[in-house]
Amino acid sequence: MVRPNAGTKGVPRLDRETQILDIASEQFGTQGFAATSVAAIADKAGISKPLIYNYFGSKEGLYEACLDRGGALLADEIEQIARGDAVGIERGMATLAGMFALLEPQPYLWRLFFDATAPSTGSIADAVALYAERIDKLADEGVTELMSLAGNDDPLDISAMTAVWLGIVDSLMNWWMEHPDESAEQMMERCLRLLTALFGGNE
Amino acid sequence: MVRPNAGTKGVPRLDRETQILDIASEQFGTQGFAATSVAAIADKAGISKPLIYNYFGSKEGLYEACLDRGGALLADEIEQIARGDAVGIERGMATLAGMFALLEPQPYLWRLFFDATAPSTGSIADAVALYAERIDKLADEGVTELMSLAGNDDPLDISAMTAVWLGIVDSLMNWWMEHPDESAEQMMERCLRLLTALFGGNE
DNA sequence: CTGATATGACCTTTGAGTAAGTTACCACGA
DNA sequence: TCGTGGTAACTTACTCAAAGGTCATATCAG
Repeated sequence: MVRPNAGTKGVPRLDRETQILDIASEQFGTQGFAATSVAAIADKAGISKPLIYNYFGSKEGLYEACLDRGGALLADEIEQIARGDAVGIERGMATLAGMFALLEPQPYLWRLFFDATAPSTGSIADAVALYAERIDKLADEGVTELMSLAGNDDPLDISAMTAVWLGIVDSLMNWWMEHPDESAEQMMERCLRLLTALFGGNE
Repeated sequence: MVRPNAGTKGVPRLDRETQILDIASEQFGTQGFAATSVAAIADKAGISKPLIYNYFGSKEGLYEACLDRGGALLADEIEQIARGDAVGIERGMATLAGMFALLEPQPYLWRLFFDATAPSTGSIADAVALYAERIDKLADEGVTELMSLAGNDDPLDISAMTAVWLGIVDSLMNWWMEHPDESAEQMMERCLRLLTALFGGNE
């Protein structure tokens, strides 16, 4: 029986995996885990579903691979910034600048780690927790510094402030996704203006 | 043939609808639209799936009913606060206070209008848009005021700042959901402390 | 010819939605 | 007071479609 589409297309496994991860990350990041189907990813990649299963084992395996690639990127970047000497709001701004630069082509990567529709148990949850905690820990560290400058060391206050900070980053990434023409630099300048407006117009 | 569980249980339709809406709102609000199954709602309510379909027509109809009930509540509250004379950060805080008071028993209601897994077309999208735009418009109005105090009237800046503001509210609601013992008043005091820390510790 | 790349056609599970029937309540006439 | 019929409340047992996952097989490069 003739199958006109079967047989290798000459794409090495690593290249194909990279391509699949690119597409999957975008889909997962923009639509969420639950709303993304493996068949849709296969379609976009111009390949068939079984190839994805062959390479990644399962939908969860694929998501995990996306997490590993994106999480290392994100966490490494933030950790490097944390090693700098900026403190308080300064450090927040430096972090933002780094994130914008890093995520310029793909702001949706950020969403991978804050997707409510991803499984909350099993190995995905572990992987998410791993990176989310790394990010969270650094955020917490920065916030703790900021708060201690203001003489506040209440753990719940710090926890809430950290949540707010991550929420701010999250909303900026979402806004960016809706305004894809903005460059990382423009985003950063915008953030500085917003900060000025906040501190200048009041108090 | 005997069906031990069939037949009315003597619960009037309105009562049952209210009960279903309570449970559905909580499920949709905490798990998201896609991850919530009608069967699970029926289970929690101690009734069968068809009764829900009988009353609400479809999963989307049920979600829409949740939106209508919750959206009216939220938008009315924010609109009322907007009629007050607070301006800038003050207005933001007044809004927060109102939201905390209103959502004390059910912070997850807020999530209904910002659920990425809800259908983005059809009547649900319309209903979401209706309320989300009402909320958004008021947020935009407040932010525009705040920004103009600082001499900034760039539309994109205002748009981004509005997104950030809504993101802050969002993250506070999420944090609240993870700390259900906090009262509305405690939440508000906490927010004031965070604000103080932000303005006191820097600049 | 062997192994890597690749696929069509299937199986299976899950969850939305429905058809058809069962039971309890209640108004009303005798 | 006692049927009795109509309606509202409610369920079991299904259908159907979508999506995760698998199997056997086909093609091509070296």
